[in-house]
Amino acid sequence: MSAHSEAAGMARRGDAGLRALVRSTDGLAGVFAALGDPTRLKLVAVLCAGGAFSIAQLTANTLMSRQGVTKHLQILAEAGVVRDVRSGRERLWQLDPTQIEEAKRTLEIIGRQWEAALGRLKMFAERK
Amino acid sequence: MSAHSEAAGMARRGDAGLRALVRSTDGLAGVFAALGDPTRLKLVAVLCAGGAFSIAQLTANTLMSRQGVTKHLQILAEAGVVRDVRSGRERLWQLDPTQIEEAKRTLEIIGRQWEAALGRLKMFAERK
DNA sequence: TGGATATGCAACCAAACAGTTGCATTGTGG
DNA sequence: CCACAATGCAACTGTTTGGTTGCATATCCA
Repeated sequence: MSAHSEAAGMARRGDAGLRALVRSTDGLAGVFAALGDPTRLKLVAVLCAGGAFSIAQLTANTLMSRQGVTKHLQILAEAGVVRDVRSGRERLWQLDPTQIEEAKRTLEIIGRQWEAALGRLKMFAERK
Repeated sequence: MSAHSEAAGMARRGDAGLRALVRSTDGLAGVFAALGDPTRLKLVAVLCAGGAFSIAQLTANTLMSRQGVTKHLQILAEAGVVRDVRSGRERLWQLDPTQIEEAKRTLEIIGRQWEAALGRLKMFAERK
């Protein structure tokens, strides 16, 4: 019980970043879930080089069917990680880095929060 | 086809970070997948405050059964995001930030890669 | 010791997912 | 206009996932 109330205290006095994190978990989880697949992560790795590629081009690098790649691209698009631009009969895909940037910021907040906790622990140990 | 070979060129002259990214996608995808669920992301948000909490304590904040939370913790543990320490009849969970740090570095690489591409594009436009 | 507390294990379920195949549709170029 | 190339749409399948319930086990404490 003491550990629990200590935890509640930590959460209560947590900075605004952490509270914002907790509030926006659902949207962020979508981004992480979109990145949480080897095929999709490789697609992102290709697209982050700056190009805009058609489905056929992106399929050529994989062992998967064209429709398989299409589905993965749709998942990435729903998470906002990727955008498509139609050009004639082709559909070109390119990265949209804003959501990835947001995800990165989240991981930074987590890391900072952790380091702050380490700092408090050290301070407590030295004060003892 | 010209776009394709241009893409291949970009990938070929991509820096070591990107190539390392592509090579380690499978391990990283596990971390992202572990973070890609609202419940798990909230668990991480709680644990990054530095505490070590029992399953019962972590369950108290959710609307889910204890076993549900247990499963999520196991998934996080398999991804290396979280560690457990046994203490008597309790099992305390705490964050292990190394994998999260790794994931953050990956997102940084993607972002830098994208900015480099923007830079090349701008340079090309001005040279024209 | 015995009861309450904290957890572990296993079976089970519905829904989502990853991937496929087959066929329809729509631009492009000669 | 016609053949081809790029994509869209839909149905189908095995597997994973998110979640539950029920019961077994272990530990603490009075």
